[in-house]
Amino acid sequence: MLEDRRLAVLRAIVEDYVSTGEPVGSKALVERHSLGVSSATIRNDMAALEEEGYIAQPHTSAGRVPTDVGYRAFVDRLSGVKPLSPAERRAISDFLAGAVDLDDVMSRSVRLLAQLTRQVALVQYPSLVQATVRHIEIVSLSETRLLLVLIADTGRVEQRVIELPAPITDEVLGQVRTRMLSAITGQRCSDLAPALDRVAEEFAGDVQPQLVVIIATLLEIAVAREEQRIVLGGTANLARYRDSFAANLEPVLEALEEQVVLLRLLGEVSGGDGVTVRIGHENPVEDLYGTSLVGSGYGRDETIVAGLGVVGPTHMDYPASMTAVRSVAQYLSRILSET
Amino acid sequence: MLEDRRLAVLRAIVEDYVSTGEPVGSKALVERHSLGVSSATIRNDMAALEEEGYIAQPHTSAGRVPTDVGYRAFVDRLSGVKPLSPAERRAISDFLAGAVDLDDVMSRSVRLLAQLTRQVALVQYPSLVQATVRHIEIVSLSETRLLLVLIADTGRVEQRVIELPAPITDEVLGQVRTRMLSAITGQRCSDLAPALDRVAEEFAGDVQPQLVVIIATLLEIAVAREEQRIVLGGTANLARYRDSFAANLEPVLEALEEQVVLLRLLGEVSGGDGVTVRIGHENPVEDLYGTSLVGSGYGRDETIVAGLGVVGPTHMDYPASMTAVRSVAQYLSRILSET
DNA sequence: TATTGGCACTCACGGCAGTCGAGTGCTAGC
DNA sequence: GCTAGCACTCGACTGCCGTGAGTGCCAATA
Repeated sequence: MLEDRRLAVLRAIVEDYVSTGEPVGSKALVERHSLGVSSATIRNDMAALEEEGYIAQPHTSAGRVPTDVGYRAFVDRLSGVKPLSPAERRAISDFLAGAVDLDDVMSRSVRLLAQLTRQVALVQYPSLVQATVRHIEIVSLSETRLLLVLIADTGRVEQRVIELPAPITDEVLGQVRTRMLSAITGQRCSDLAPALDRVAEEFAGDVQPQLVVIIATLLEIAVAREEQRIVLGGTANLARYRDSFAANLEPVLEALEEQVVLLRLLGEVSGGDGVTVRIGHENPVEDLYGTSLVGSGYGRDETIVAGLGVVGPTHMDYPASMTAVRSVAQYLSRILSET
Repeated sequence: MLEDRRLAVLRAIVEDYVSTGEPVGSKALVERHSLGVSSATIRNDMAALEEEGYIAQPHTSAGRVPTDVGYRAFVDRLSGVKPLSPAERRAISDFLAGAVDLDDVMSRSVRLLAQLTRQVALVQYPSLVQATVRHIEIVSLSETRLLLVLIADTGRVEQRVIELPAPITDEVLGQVRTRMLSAITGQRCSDLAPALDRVAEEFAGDVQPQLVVIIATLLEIAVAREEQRIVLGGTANLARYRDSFAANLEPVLEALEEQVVLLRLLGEVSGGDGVTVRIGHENPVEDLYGTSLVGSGYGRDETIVAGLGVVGPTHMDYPASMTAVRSVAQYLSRILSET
């Protein structure tokens, strides 16, 4: 019973602080919420909550502010699922339905997510690791220049122009292409090396140097460059919370410009089941200790292939962000599975 | 003679204000610069400069700050060419030399520019309009799904997966591919329609619906999507000038997220000869009235194909920014022309 | 005529004291 | 276990004043 009320108080504090941005006091709390007890009682509860580390005071005579631990408890035990309004639901499907190709899907998703949550949105391109090869194409551009194209069943297309150490005839190239095509179509992108090496063995020694380059490049675009691209959107939303970040908007923006950092962030949240939240210091990156990340994996046919999420101040509206992230991830998964 | 000194005073004011960020007074001016006259004389000159609109006072008892007009005069008549240091020169060529493909060149350029100028950098992908077709590839993915790839001589590769209204045999497709290839290789991307239509006429009526889709898509990726991509980098640098933008970092960031806006900006500066500067209210976009744009076109074999530039506060170091922009544009042009 | 030294004036800024009020902890009583 | 009441704390705001950087103007000067 008592425990129940304390949690209710914590929830009320989080909600009020998120909406007003100012430390919340005991009196304001009983006025805005029907807790059924007086402010003095609330004060006792607040003292207990502070003792346990859920909330803190910026200074002695101020109201309380949730700590990272407090937000964590809120997210884990208190925040109900906030269903999408029909309008939002419509907006999502309409917005994503019009996409013409994968690039378009990605950029639309990131804009959508940024708009729904009013936060910074991240969307990672579908990884090739879990994907299979649908097609490869080898195009001769000149005697020693080739274009290699690899198409995955996720709809992702990777290409690279390479320079050969020596010329190769169109005839041989055609054979190479045909053999490789039948050898790796349908194979996992992460596991092409053996099949390609077997193909190479079938050819004469004088084209081996060229084949080495071709195979190395194919493996590179299939594996090494996997999931490296992340689209970012809604950076302007960070500026709205300027005062939340004290004087330090800069390191946050800097961190968000580092691909490596973004990959780490999304890697952490895309593994888990459903929506994952990293609050404040739970983040793997020091520059983002003042922010929270709400993320989710998304996939195709039950297999998670990449991640997406939003980054915002720790006092964000978690239920809303989580719902938006979950929904966009679901729609994105559906679109990927359909194509 | 008098005119000369007044201009020298203006230059000194701009330089001091840029480096300190604070309104500059007559006394500080004679101390920091050897102008050979007393502060009283400077005051007279400043009054005249203010009368003519080059400088302004934030409030009565403060120093002077350059106006947009003042910066304009500074840029047009006063700023000498600031040569690159050998170290910077090395940094540029080293940095850009390692690029493996066009995407890589673009992202390296934008990072380089942001780092050199400590501003927000923009780099536009080379336009296909001026470019010629080096190769096209048509790949059958399933009975009614095709992948179209178009490679321009700028190194840019565009691709699109399309759905056909009816199946088409691999044999016919091979013929279509061969004919189209010979018809448009070497042609201007902006001018493919007649040649493609002629190819279509050679084929039987029952594949016309499929050809219509193929041709429409080819034209779309060759022309309609031309120069739409712009890479942005160094946004964090804006946060360093937080106080310059009063409370309004947000609209600036928002404007910089709009592709349309960026295209307009770069369109304006890439046409001119050499480096172009847009100061404050000279900008075509209201949200950017507090910023300046230093931009330049870059090209390949004397033809300008796209633009690049930096955006920063009006009190930026124009000579440095102009030099950096010019140099990166030159290196980029050289790289494009070499490949 | 252009320059200069001098002087009175303006006004943002920082420090200081005083007031206000939101918020707290504690205690006695229901 | 809850509540009412009270004393206390301390940030935010206000008004006041001295300081100093900066200005405009004027008379004197080369």
